Amino acid sequence: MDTKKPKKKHATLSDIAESVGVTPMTVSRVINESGYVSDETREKVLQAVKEMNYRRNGFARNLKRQFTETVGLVLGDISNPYSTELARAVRETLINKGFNLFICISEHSAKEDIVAFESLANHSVDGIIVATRSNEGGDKYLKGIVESNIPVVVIGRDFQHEYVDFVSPDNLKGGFEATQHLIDLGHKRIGFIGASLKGGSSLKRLQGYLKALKQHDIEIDERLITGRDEDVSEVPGYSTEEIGFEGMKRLLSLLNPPTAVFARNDFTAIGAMSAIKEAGLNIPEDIAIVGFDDISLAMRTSPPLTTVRQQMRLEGQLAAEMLLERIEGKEKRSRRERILNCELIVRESTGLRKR
Amino acid sequence: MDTKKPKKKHATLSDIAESVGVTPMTVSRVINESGYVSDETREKVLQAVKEMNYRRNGFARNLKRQFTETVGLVLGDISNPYSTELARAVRETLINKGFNLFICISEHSAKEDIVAFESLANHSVDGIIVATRSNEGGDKYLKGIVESNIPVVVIGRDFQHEYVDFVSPDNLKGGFEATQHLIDLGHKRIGFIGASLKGGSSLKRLQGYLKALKQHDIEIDERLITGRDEDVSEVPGYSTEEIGFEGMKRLLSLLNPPTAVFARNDFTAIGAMSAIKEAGLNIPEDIAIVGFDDISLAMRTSPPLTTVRQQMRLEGQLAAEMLLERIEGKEKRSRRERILNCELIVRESTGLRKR
DNA sequence: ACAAGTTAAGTTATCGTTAACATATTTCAT
DNA sequence: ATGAAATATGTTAACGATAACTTAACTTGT
Repeated sequence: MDTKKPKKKHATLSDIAESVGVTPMTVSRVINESGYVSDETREKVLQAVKEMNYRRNGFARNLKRQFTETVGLVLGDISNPYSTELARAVRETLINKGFNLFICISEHSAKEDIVAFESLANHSVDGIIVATRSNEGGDKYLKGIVESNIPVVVIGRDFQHEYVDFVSPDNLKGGFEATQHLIDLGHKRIGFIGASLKGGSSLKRLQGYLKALKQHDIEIDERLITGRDEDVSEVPGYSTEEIGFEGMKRLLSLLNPPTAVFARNDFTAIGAMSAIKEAGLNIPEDIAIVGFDDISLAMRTSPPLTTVRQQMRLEGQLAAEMLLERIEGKEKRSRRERILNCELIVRESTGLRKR
Repeated sequence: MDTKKPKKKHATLSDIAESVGVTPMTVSRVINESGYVSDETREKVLQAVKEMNYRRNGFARNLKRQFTETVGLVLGDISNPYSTELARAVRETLINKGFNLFICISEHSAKEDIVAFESLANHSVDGIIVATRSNEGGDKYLKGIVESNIPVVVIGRDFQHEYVDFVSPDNLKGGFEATQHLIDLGHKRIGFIGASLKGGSSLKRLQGYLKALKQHDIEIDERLITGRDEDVSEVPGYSTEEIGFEGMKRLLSLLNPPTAVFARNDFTAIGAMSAIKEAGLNIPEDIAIVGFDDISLAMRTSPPLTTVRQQMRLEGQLAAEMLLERIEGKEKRSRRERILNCELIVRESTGLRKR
């Protein structure tokens, strides 16, 4: 004669209601602190809720309410401070408005992008912020999401759609200014480390680099541009420091190595610095170096790293705000774009070099 | 006479069904590729699905199915490679089993811990992995979650519960071995940077440090132990490099500064190295230093950092596996614990020092 | 030519919660 | 004391999808 506890995992409103001797609706009122309930009843219900470890079923609730106050953020990876700061800013902004954030990681894979989108859509998030690298499969799926009326904002990546807002650092200008700075210091042979052909932020930075060289009539030497077609940084376990380290080694092995390098981001720069030191050369005397991002570590490298600071926090904040506006707005607004300025932070890794 | 499109945001199964002239059930069969559907009908349905941008409602679906194939991971923060690697490993393991991962960040706040738990529970995740620092409010709430039958696994933090599995690196032993290594090199005055009184991994590392000193009859000098009661690292924007930098400066200002330091983690160590160099001292000649974690950067610092490697990937993998077993298992298993070994990685930051 | 299997749908009930409305009781101001 | 307002609860009908069952037409082997 065992008790009749079948396989039911969680207690439901009805279970509570039954045990107390009221309607599920009354229990619901107690739980949600809405409507009128007598103190006595409330007391009994709360008691039962505690005893039976009741937890309301979000699905049923949200199915009825038609919104979740939750937003999804899809990141390519979280192993760099850029993503981290972004996520933090997004989260803070959302929390202030009573929204929650779920983060999904796609590891820069188109397939996983789709899985993430799908999963978020399945959980009926109220909106999605996408900060992964653009790719065909993912974008196609994303388009479907947008068209099924889920608000979407993209950060630092291509995605043209009438109803999708866009925030991005000015990677092109940042790359331009970093290179310009090196040119101003008198450098003529300037390397680029970490080029990627895929349409990410690093491509824009490379374009900025090329633009600066052209503008100063410096001939572009392809041997000075390192990167990988199959970007190995996307394979977990292969860090961007590695890219910087190996890229720099390759540049150093040239007959006529560069006197300065611009790295796609700070970690890459740190890897490159490591290679320079290993070769017994000095920074910035033998080789000057500029990074990108201004991660908190940048001021603690030796020598401290000249880099391009981007406004990661502002970026995240704006994206979150735009998304919330879309979520709350009844009317479809047309696309808005925000390109945020970057700022060159000059430290000792580029030193002062006389012409 | 406008068309009858009220405020409905998404098309539903019934909408599709109606437009095609079949039952919702038939549409469901097409969508889920289950049961028999004629090619002709399937064709028409798929057509309508595309035209109307249908997206199935996850709530309704999961409400019926009673599971979501989604797991939540709650992290204190994501701004360190430890969390990052952990998340990555957890995710990989889950993905292989067809599960999805939602990550929530609590910024080391008890309140936000609760928000994260609540939010995950509301979305009816099938299980939760918790890797935040232990705290009273959060733990109480977590207990409720466990008792409402949601499987939970904790990583590297206290939480005693009959049905909650536990995975952790052996922080105590790691701290012990790091300190022991410095003692073996002949150091007598060894500092500790980044102590925290709250029950986190750093506390265990500190205990390991103290144990090693005691075992070698080295007197414990409290002035050599730096940290903060109010751990400012928990305030966003205040990085652990900062803690290392400031902690080291404080140690250097002592009348009799240490000849070696053990930092709570690698970033703290990097901050400390920066302070040492700024003071014009050499590593390891003047001050030797050991970190903890073996982040990928550790081998690229100058000099390369001696550190304690922990098996972050294995940790994440085990946690995910344990959770999946609980999710899939019908029977309640009793608590399992796995303490993972750490490995001392000796690099140049501790050098070779003669007695 | 007919039982048994296959294919292609439809019907019903339900997951757990809550909005909207309905009912009943109490309070209280005039 | 009497109607209006406040309080306390119940009833009904969804939200959208699907498991389980039923119906009916169409194959097919012997």
